[in-house]
Amino acid sequence: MTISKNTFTGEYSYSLDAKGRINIPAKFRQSLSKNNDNTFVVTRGLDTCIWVYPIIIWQKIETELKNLSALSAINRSFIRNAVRYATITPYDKQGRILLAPSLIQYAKLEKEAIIIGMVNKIEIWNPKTLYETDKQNLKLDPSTFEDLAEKIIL
Amino acid sequence: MTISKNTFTGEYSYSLDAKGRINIPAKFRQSLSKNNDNTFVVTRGLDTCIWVYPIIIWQKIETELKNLSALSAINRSFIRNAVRYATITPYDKQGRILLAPSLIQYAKLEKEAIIIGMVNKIEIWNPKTLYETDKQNLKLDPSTFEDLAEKIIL
DNA sequence: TAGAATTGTGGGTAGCTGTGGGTAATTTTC
DNA sequence: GAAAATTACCCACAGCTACCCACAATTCTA
Repeated sequence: MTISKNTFTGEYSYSLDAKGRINIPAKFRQSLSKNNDNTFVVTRGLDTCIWVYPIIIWQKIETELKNLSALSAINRSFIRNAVRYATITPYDKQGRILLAPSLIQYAKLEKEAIIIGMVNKIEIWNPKTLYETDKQNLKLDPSTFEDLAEKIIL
Repeated sequence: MTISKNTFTGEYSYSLDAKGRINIPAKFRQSLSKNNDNTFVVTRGLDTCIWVYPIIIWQKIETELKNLSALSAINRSFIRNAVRYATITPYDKQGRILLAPSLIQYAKLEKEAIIIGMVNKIEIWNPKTLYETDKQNLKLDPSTFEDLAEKIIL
């Protein structure tokens, strides 16, 4: 295996079942390094979608959060909002993770869901919402894209 | 086992019973390392909520406090609030801890309570108070928030 | 190309979880 | 020292979750 671990690319269509479970594409699971213990961390995305991290990546976030002093009100609020919606979720024998009802509601998920590899994390979208968001983003200032493009060599 | 112990994430809705007992989510109890002896330390939070620490973590905080300068007003206030009201509380067979009436009063707790994992500690809130605090925090300096987000969230 | 293995999806069930209440032991009060 | 109040511990139970199995469709392999 030459492709680097804990890295996800590609777009897939999967279905959310009646119990709120959704399958993580086999390719993504195989990309996980072993110290992830078959476990993801699921949380709210900044867009109207769900973010899924390998737990190893998430633990880096956790340690940084632990180092923030609780004496500052801003820090407390930041930690609260970063962690509040995060759930540690191992996947079952069939490769599915369980999504909490509040997350499903937040991302407006219905039966059909699009799963997208976003390099170091995974996004789960309602197809309609994804389509709408794409349309919106086309209207954003294109120069921002260019700035990013200069920073990150594709 | 790669999943870190004594670390809490997620938000849960639980109820405070007539005797002042409240359940600690099973996931949180399972996250406790064994040397915690099924025991938490419960105290006043710096916000209008109750803080719950694994006893192991609390002991570290205590030693750090001893090294803090007693000169700073905020340190004095923290010591006064957090340490003075700290109670060692084992949970019962059903996983509940008993909250002292003064703590319940301080956090303005009623029957319904929100429990939030804050990485190295747990917060217990009255839903209304939490909502109000969230609203207040939006008014805090947003640039600090963004700085933190860029540093920590991937 | 045919068989074998893997993948995605659905559903059943044993055991656990959250919640309420009861009773014996302990402490407090007069 | 006895009665009252409080506390600690135990039991019960409905609802839910984690885990298991099944199976069709797809992909892999020889």
